Amino acid sequence: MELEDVTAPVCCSPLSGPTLGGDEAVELAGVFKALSDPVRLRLLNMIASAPSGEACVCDLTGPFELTGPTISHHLKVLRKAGLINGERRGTWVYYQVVPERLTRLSGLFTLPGQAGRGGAPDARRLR
Amino acid sequence: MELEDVTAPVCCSPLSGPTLGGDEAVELAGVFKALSDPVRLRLLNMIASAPSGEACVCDLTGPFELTGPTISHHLKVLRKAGLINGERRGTWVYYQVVPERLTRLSGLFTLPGQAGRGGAPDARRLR
DNA sequence: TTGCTGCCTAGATAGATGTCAAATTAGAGG
DNA sequence: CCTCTAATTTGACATCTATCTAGGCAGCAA
Repeated sequence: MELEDVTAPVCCSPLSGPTLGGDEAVELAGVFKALSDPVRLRLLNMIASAPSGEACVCDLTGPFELTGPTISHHLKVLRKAGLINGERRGTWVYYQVVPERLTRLSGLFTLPGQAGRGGAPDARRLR
Repeated sequence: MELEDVTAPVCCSPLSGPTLGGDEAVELAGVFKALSDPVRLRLLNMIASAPSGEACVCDLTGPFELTGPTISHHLKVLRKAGLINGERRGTWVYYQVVPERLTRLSGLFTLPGQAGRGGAPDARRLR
């Protein structure tokens, strides 16, 4: 279940900030690649919005018309990108999001002249 | 040079918010797919951080060991994702970022009960 | 007109990726 | 031990994508 995190030093300053180095760009691109699939986005959403803060794989498989191995594959990609963590408890495996990861991404898209620099934007909902 | 924006209604509420619909997920995934390449990330960074707010293709080609058509391809992908806009002025073509797009993405990664930087979020949910 | 330059398009190709079926591992309980 | 269920791994396959070369189009200047 343990899986090394390939993306450790990734990012921090916004895209509109100083020049992005080659290595940094490769790492960041890896994270976005993990997010570039509709199924993975919905999985992440389901995990992040679970009332208990975690979701069992058994609950994640149902909503999709995909086989178990495919869901497992997508979870592995998210795990490898450092976006979620998995934990086995008895027969079932539960996944949680890694909040620091999401927070960092948020700062990436901050533009100059925008309030909240260097941190997450406020919690205002646009919907 | 005009290119329809395939991703118009994309996103708004955070990933930790209400259930992500299938269509919404597909659109969002498209944007992240555009961001999932190191070259495109660096291109976006170069455009977003240009002092004048725009960058000429002629300036974007040099820093990479890639041919012109390849850079052109990547710019097209970013354009199709609605992240940048291109404009021809005389011989040269200039690209600018679409700020609304980046701002929206920022909100996506907001977590409930988050006030500031990087720390562990509390468990409170807003909504 | 002709030529030159900047940028894009078209077509081809090697490599990456999403999906499934089959096999494997881990735990719970006979 | 054996069996059942949950989840992952393996291997194969079709599709997608990043890159290149060759060619086309637009603008500028003789």
